[in-house]
Amino acid sequence: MSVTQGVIQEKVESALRQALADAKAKGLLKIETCPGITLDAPKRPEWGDLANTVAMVLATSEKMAPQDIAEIIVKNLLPAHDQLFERVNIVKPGFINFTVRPSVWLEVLREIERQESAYGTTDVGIGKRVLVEYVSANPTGPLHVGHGRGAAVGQALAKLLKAVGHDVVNEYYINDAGRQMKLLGASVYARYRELVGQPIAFPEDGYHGSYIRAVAERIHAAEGDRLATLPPDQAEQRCRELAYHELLGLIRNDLHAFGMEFDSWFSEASLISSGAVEKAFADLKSRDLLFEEDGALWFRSSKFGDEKDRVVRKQDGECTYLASDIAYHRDKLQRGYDLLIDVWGADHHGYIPRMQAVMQAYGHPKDRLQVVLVQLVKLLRGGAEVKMSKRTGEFVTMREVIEEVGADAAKFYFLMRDSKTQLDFDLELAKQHSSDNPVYYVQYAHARICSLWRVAAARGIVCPSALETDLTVLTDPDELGLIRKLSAYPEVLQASAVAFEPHRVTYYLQQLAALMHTFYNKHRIMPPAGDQESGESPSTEALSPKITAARLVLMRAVQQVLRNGLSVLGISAPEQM
RNA sequence: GCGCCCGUAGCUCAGUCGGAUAGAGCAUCAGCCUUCUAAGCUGAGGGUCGCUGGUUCGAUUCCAGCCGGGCGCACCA
Repeated sequence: MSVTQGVIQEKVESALRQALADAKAKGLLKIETCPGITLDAPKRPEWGDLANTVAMVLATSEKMAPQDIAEIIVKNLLPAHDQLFERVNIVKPGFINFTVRPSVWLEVLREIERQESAYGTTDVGIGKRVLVEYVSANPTGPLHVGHGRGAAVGQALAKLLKAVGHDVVNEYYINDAGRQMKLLGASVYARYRELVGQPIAFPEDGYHGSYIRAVAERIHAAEGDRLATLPPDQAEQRCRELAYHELLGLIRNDLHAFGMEFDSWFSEASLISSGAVEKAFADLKSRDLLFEEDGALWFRSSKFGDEKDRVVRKQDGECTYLASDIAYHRDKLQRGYDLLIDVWGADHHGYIPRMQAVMQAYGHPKDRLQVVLVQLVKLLRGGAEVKMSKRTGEFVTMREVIEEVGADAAKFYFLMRDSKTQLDFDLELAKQHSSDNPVYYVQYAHARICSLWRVAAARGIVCPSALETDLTVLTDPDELGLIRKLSAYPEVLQASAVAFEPHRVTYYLQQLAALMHTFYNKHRIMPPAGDQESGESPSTEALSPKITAARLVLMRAVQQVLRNGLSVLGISAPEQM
């Protein structure tokens, strides 16, 4: 199956399919199973624009030499040849290389102009509803850098899936129940007691971060010594509630500052109070997937490939975290989503089989749930590692990173690498305003084009519509290279979406920006000031009004694609830098 | 011990449903601003794609076994 989406690729692919069908009709080829047709840009530009390997793929089943098969295919391609291709040649092992007529490539520019912000999007996911759940940090402290990466990846994934036609909901799961919340209350209460001069033992496994003291101080400022007179249980619960609201508010603010907009905030506690957990249990029981043993309640997850069964209610009667997770994911299923995506820290990967078992337990295929893992971020400053320890609460927060390097730079860095590999994030580099910093490199390419419009406006030059512009003057390899890159964008977007790998878009944008900077540096677009008539550029290149018009159209297309790509990553495209 | 992920240039990493001479950025070295933003561009050097076998016309890509690194194997979350 091909994922080809670009205008040109589609034309070439259908021409190829037609040739294969014709060859089959004439009895020249058997073609029992229709081979997948992929068109890739060859490694070297002199080999043409698009390369194809069908001939080699067919070699075995046809019992023919790849080159002979290629010969047949090319012969049957002839009718389409004239309009589409400048050259079609067969090379060594059996590649068929297509060189598309430059005039055909130019259609991409018209396509981009026509589609604007929709260029690159597709509707292959039409009608499919997807829930993307990410961040979902415990409201027991501020978000740290790792959450930042999860946030960037989750958001980009959601936007990416939307771009290929899915109906997407962004959700944050709030772990506002259970042991962690108890510990939060106990920790804050202990700090509060210190403030009122009645210290008690700090809870074992409590939260040591300095923000706990800050929360206690604010509670003391608001409530005075009053809580000390309450029974410890009540006081602790009060501390828990106040701390929870404060910390969740903090998290919301941080996410807002990072440009995150969640459609839905789902409370774990609500699952318990609504009886959803009990209903989920009853449902499992009716399917004989829940049993009691050693005084505990177990989920028979081993039936679905998990390595062992899992406890959902402990001997002491407390439910485990898994219990709410089962109810939560059951709820997601009941809300009717076709695909559930969970973005998790990579250290939770061992949890995947049991959650996929939940899918199967409720009668869905296990891949209804896809887990995207996000590896650790190693924070550096000028090459030296910034040490963090979650245990002592000494970690760099997401907010600190955003404040230091900016939301755009932080997102770009988080999205530069495959999320499942560890990431080195150098704070000094991320805030540097130079070409060494990939974020500025890409944004600057966009800003530079915007600057062209300002200059053009000042000189009374108007960028015409692609439809009424003679684009055939765009014949320079740098121009055609840019156009080819632009035409690849839809494919990149789609491949990135189906693989759940936003970093492919980031990579693409860097390449596109590099081509743009090269072009900009080497060629003039408008005549130099004071020489409004056709003149000579420093590279002794003739610059007629026709060329200016065509290049302006090209630049506008590049700008559009840069903007579209940055937008899908949740990063701004500044007009000026 | 078992499971998952990773191992590609000095460094950080792309690429891989099997294809042509393995790519980019940083770093190093050598160059380029009276111009529409030098927040930029050009060029050079740099590789047994962890190792060993297997499948194949063809393997960095697939399979097996090793080696090295990370993570996970709770009636924690």
